[in-house]
Amino acid sequence: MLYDGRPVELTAEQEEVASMFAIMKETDYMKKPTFLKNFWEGFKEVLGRSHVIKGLDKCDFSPIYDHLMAERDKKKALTKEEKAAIKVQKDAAEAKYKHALVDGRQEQVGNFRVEPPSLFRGRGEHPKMGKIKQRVYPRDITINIGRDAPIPEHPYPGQRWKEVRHDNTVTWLAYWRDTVNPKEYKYVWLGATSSFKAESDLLKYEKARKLKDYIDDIRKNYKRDWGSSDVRRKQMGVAVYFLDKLALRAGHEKDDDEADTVGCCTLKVENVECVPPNHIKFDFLGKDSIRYENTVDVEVPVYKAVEAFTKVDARGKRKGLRDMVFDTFDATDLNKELKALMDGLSVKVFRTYNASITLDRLLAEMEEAEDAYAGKTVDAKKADYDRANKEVAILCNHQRAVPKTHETSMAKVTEKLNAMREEIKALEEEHEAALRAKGKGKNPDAIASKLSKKMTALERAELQAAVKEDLKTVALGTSKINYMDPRITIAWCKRNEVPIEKVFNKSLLNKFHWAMDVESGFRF
DNA sequence: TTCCAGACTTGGAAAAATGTTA
DNA sequence: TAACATTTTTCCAAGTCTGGAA
Repeated sequence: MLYDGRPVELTAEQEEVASMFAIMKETDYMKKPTFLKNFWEGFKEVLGRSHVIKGLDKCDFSPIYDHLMAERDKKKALTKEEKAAIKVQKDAAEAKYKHALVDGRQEQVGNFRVEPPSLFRGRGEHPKMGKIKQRVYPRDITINIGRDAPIPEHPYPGQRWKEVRHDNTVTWLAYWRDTVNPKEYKYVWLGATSSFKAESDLLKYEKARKLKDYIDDIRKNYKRDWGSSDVRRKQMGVAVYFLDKLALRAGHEKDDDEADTVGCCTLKVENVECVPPNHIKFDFLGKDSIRYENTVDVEVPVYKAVEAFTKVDARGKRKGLRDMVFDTFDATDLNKELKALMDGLSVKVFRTYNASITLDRLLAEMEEAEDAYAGKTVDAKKADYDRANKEVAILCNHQRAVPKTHETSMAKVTEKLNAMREEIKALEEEHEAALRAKGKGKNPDAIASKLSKKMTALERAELQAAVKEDLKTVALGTSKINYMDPRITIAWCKRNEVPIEKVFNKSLLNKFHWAMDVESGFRF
């Protein structure tokens, strides 16, 4: 790399850290002062005290960047055969790490690779972004194996695993402490197809289904609490209403060394606005610093209550913008309270319940809206499914960044649509002409059939384009993977003769193997 | 009774794989 | 058959929640 225009020699260790930074050249992190500051602090330490490099502003990492790009291009330029050969080798080397023997069963391992050193990429305004995530060695890692299992080897002679445990009360295979957030642990788990994961998945959905039997009472309860003179009761009543209506996350307290995000219990005065006569406007950063923006109609008592909660606290002290709306309890308290309403109930169950029951309802409504629904084309039914999926994703606020190529690819699609419309116009004229010619020219019927084919194609393409535009900021995957009971989907497929592969990809088919034999009449 | 370590689920972005088109 | 678009997989960050120590 260059410093102040002159080449600088770096040790291998220094070069590794410089490369972590260089590779991020095109990312937005480069514009963030926190990122730059944290990186410089880490880099400075690696450079040592008397190093010629004295600051980031005179550093030029582009030689490293160019080199890394050249390597990437080289890899890309390999022939198909060379790439295939490399893949075979890689797969063979990894094969033995991909499975574990658990209680006599072969189970897939999820993440078998230790996270490599890198720069921490926190989301949103994370105070630790840019810090160096150190290399993790066997001496940092605790492994969990059967009492009689041989201790697995590792590639660092002279080192030992930090600890070898035989704990059959947990499902992790290994863990280490994160070097950026030393309070946190990184685990190696079994894959999504494993018995442990499948079992807890089923349990999760069964619990959410059970909420169905309790929800009427819970609603009665919280409505009563809106009128309570006990501020805590009243606040909890409103909070549970939000969970029920909006499927918000719990929102636990966060430290100053984390991004400032909130959930239901940590909503601040600045995050809610009461808009007369009965609207509440939510605007806050939730998990992953994804913005939640939603204006909802609420019952008048809720409106009045929230208005009061944003003004003064339980002791009558005036609140500021950064004070919490619910100042009388936190997420743990709320969960404790929920346990009293239903065994095993916690905040997140509302999200699962809400997502699943919404999917179930929407699909059923679509089926009921048309006679002979099952007779629709598979494509049309799949489009219906995706629409329902989209509503669930919006409910859960699963957003994604607009794909970088969206704008250009949309322009292309529009161009194509216009070309198709032109063609149709030309065909229509040709058809008219043929009709006028009365058998002397081309066969009008042939043109008509061509025309109708084109029209269908156009309709399809228009629908596709509309869907694409519609979904540019919505992520359907998360709800499919984590929130919608797969039995709803599978039963729907069975009822309507939609091949399940149309809706679930290979991974999801595997993940949800436990749900495959559900009967077609299943309702959530 | 509170605190927080520990374990597990959920989340979007990026990379890789696959499909489509020129 | 490369170039581009789309889908799938991987990565690892960021949540939730419980139980047991203090």
